[in-house]
Amino acid sequence: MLAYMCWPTFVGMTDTGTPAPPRRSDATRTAILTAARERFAADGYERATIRAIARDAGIDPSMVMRYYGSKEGLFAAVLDVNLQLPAPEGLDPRRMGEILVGHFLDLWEENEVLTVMLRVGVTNPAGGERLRGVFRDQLVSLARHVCPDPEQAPARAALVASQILGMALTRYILRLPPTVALSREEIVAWLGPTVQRYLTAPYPAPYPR
Amino acid sequence: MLAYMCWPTFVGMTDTGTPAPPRRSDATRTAILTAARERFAADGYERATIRAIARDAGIDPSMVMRYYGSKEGLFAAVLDVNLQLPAPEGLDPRRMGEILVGHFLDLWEENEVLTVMLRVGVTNPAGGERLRGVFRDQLVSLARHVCPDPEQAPARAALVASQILGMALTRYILRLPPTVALSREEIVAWLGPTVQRYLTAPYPAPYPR
DNA sequence: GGTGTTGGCCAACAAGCGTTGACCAACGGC
DNA sequence: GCCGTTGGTCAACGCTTGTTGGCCAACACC
Repeated sequence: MLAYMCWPTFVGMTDTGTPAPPRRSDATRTAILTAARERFAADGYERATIRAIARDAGIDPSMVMRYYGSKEGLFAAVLDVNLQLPAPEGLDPRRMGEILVGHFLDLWEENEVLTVMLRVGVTNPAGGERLRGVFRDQLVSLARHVCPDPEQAPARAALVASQILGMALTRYILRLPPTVALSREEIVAWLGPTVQRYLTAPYPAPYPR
Repeated sequence: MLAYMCWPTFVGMTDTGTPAPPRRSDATRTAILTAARERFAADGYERATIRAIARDAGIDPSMVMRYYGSKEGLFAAVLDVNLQLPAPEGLDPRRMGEILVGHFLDLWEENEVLTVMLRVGVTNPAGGERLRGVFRDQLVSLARHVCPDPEQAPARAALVASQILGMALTRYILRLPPTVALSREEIVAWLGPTVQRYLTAPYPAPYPR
């Protein structure tokens, strides 16, 4: 019924050098994880019920509890991925905006996990914290390598996040029709210079009110 | 306990020329509406329970049902506001980005309703539809008056929405600390030119991949 | 071939939800 | 001063949720 493409990481599993041996239940574990990812992405945390996830995976709800402990454990397992931002070294800093926008579009298209993170981060405190963590650890440190004054890195990263998350919000969550209709190339052409400016343009003198 | 500052619009009330006469229960009605707005803004639709709203308003949950019919009716009453975008006539089209960003910041600061709409629109289908409607009716028609080719208005409005909603998301929903730390003037100075470009700059030739 | 372990289902639990209807107290017109 | 109307509380219903423990079948090992 479902395709099992990756080995899940089990909650509470201590990493003992050798990865855990394959088990007969791996297919079920992965089916649960896949169904959970889809449900969380589509419905958010509260409306994605364990019963619905189990139904999608074709097994009993109690199996979810046995393999992932609780609904929160399952959610943590779904979010257990790290998005690979490009290392800033070796990239043309003048095309950083363009590169970053393209990379984020790829991430969003290929992986439902980011949709989960954003949709859940809006209503669920744990999801929000996770989103803040990703922002803090990845985007700020990237900005620190690119922008002129490292002290401005958090503010510049925040501006970049506002544009990139805003595009993700309108395109993948709210699905505003004109936003969905934009091609990848158009988005890169419009947003790339914006992100580039947020990263490297001189800090503007605020407008007088 | 709570301040009642405005008269609520009652669900199902048909507008018969003269506004409905004041009733003894108006204070309670408004208290419910205020508490509901705060709860919906803070917790989203599913986690904001009628019982919690009633507790905040200091009355019994059944009163909420009596006055607003159902949870969805209450939610509709909370969203029953129309945000007043500036009429494009008489405004300097070259400063439109700056004006628009400032106006949206004002709207967001003064009114929790937009927070409700965004937070609920992410998980609740009805909220999402409402958000799409506001976008379609207000932002696109504004873009039509400002941008060079009216046919491009939806795409340009979508880009503007991505930046403005993204700022709202990171500042008022996710509360990324560096975003919250930005002053109103900094935000206008950074985002104003972006929005201006999305509205009036010539449509760019997409980057080759 | 018996036996312990694993994978899975079933039925039920307590809690919380939106919602309902019966009931009581205070007000207002005659 | 009476009585219909209004504002409000209380207790309960039916349902869904996350979660639990008992039970059965299939496998693995000696």
